[in-house]
Amino acid sequence: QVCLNSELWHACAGPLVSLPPVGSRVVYFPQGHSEQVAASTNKEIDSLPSYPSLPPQLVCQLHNVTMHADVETDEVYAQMTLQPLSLLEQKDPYLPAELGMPSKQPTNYFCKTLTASDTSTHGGFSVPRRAAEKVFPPLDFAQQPPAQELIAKDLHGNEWKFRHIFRGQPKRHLLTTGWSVFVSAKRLVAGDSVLFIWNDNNQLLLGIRRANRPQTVMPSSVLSSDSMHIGLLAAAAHAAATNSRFTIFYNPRASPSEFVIPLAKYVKAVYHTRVSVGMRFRMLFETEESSVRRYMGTITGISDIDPVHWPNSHWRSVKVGWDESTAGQRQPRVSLWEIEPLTTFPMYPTSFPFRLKRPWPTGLPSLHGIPYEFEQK
Amino acid sequence: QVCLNSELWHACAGPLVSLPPVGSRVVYFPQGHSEQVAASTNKEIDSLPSYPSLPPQLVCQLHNVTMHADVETDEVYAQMTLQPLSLLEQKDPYLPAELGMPSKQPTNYFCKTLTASDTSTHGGFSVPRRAAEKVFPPLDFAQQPPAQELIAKDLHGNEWKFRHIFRGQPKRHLLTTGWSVFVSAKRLVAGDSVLFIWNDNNQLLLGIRRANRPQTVMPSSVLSSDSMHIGLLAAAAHAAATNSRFTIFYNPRASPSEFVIPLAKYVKAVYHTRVSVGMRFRMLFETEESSVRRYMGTITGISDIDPVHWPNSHWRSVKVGWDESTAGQRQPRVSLWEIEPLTTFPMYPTSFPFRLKRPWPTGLPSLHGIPYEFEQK
DNA sequence: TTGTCTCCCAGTGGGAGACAA
DNA sequence: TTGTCTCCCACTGGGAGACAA
Repeated sequence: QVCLNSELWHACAGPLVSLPPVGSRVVYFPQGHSEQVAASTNKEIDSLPSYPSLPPQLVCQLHNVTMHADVETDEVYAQMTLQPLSLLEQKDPYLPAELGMPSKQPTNYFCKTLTASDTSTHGGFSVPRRAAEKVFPPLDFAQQPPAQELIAKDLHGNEWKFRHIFRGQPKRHLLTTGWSVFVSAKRLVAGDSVLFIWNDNNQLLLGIRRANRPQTVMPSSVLSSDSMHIGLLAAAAHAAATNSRFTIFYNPRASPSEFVIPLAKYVKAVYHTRVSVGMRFRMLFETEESSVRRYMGTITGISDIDPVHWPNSHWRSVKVGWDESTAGQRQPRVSLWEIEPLTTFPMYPTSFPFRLKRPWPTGLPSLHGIPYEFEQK
Repeated sequence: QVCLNSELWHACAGPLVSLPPVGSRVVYFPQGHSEQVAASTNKEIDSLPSYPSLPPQLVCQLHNVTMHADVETDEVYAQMTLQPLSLLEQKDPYLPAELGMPSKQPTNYFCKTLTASDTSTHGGFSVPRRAAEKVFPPLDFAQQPPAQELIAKDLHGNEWKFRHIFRGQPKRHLLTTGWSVFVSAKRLVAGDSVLFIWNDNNQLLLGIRRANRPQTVMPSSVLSSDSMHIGLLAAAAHAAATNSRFTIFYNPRASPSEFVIPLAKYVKAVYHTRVSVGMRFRMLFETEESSVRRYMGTITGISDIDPVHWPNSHWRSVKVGWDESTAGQRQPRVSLWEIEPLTTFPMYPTSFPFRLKRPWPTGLPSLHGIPYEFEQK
């Protein structure tokens, strides 16, 4: 089920999620993929076979990205077709598209977390005043009370009709007829969020974001979670060995971290940024209201998260402590490309030079011709 | 979610499904497992890597079998832990338990396919007269009208209360209060079946069997179907290479055929039964009313279903034609252990001799010391 | 014997303003 | 400004027998 509307997909995915452009080069992390599967199947990984032939990261070309929404839950996910690249291809100069990072959050939208009243069987949905005025078409205030019919398209292209009325004492915007049908069809409960977008084609789009209900995730009865983990590793290993394409699903709201990273972002973070224990950093997080804020922390260590299976991996290689102890939320380990160190020693001008293809003496670390002595192992 | 009630599980699984006993030796077919995943993900297999190290069948010890029911759909499935056996262990004599084939269908039960009236919002469930008299506790006909409260446990152990009443002109058995709650909670529609069992502990059990709605099967957004297929193969190959345990799910109503077969049944069908093109055979199928009937057919060929990936596999090696052309239902290819050839040349007495362990010159084909010239390659 | 219909009326729940946080 | 309550009454749908396949 392909989701046709990119704006709506990105709005549901959240402000921090951006999909690398088709054709660009990315770095794929089997460990991160594995974390997503573990989160989705709600099952820890027991003992898995090692795949010594599979490196902890794979530089790939991203051949295809399609945006989808789960038919049952409307959960957004992306399907990506990746092809591991030869060392030579990894060292090709960047295309312009690989450096720009488009963030496609729509501007004319609002997101509201549903209250108990919004989801109760008595009555409809209370629309925040600014939201209604900004996102919905203007009401005809000559009518008494002012009202109109709204038609909104969900992620699957299905249309939902709502009566939008401005009434009550004091006056407020409400969605009445049609609202409860939507709530029960999507099985929304208080705490879930809905998201209305008014797009450039004067269409109203309607997405949902469910509250985190980690217990709801059901173990698949199709394949054991062990086989799923092995499958992901074997599929990547096979693709790496044969330089053939493989397909992955990225579920931005289930996955603890993105595991397909633009090559440029990875290289900049790993080879062009110096970090050390004790260094202060900032990191972006999504707020409840679907905007972003920065949290501060201190680097407390740099080491392999899994020295046995994945030695010398940069995945979550940075141990951190967070300033605000409200945590438990924020992971104790992050990857270099997720953080902004507060004191950096820029080793190159911030605007990357476009370089001509030429042979390099060795693999990825020399991607930009950085002298070895400046690189971190 | 473990299903506690074995009778109910078997009743829901159907009369043809029998799980091999724990501790027994079984033959596992990756191809059959693959078919189940294909059926569950509703996706054909594209191109998969070959696993030359993985034979088309694996003789395993069945260490554990647990019966489950999907939390969302109540679909029954079994989890099995298998361990590939060494050649020597494969040749051990049979344990008594490996020869008996227990079929655990309960006797005191009924299964009814729901009508439009049964699932409509107006009124309850019409209980077939014989079914009510056989399975439900007797009503007190002194009351007018006779009525009682029934409490039935579903696959998850949840209890459902129903008012059972005998009324109307002409008189009939009905379930009223409580029925519609059950229908909407389980999201039953006309065409689905319900199944009531009165067990030996005087408990009423309640299972459901959904009508085949193959389009409903959603593609998982957790892992690509390719990775799932690779995962199943890689997990089996890894287990075979290291003689370690692996876990599979068997979904009797989703899977086209059983893919974990008792070793004795496999050996008897493959090495002790002679089949040839033109031979007539019978095969068991489940009827709409959850009983069994035999269909007749003729063997039209014997060949590998997939000579590239699985040469010399016995999985669906028999091409057949069916007498009743109502088919499209019945597969054009079956495996030897699924059919009863009508003219057999018994090569051994029907009761298997228990043999002592002793060394054999070669692998599985000599399992029972059958001279080579009698064996089919 | 049992599937569907219609009738009856109790209770659910949409839709309104009141009210208070 | 907006979350919750209560009130009102239309309509849904449980539960009964009628009726026909």
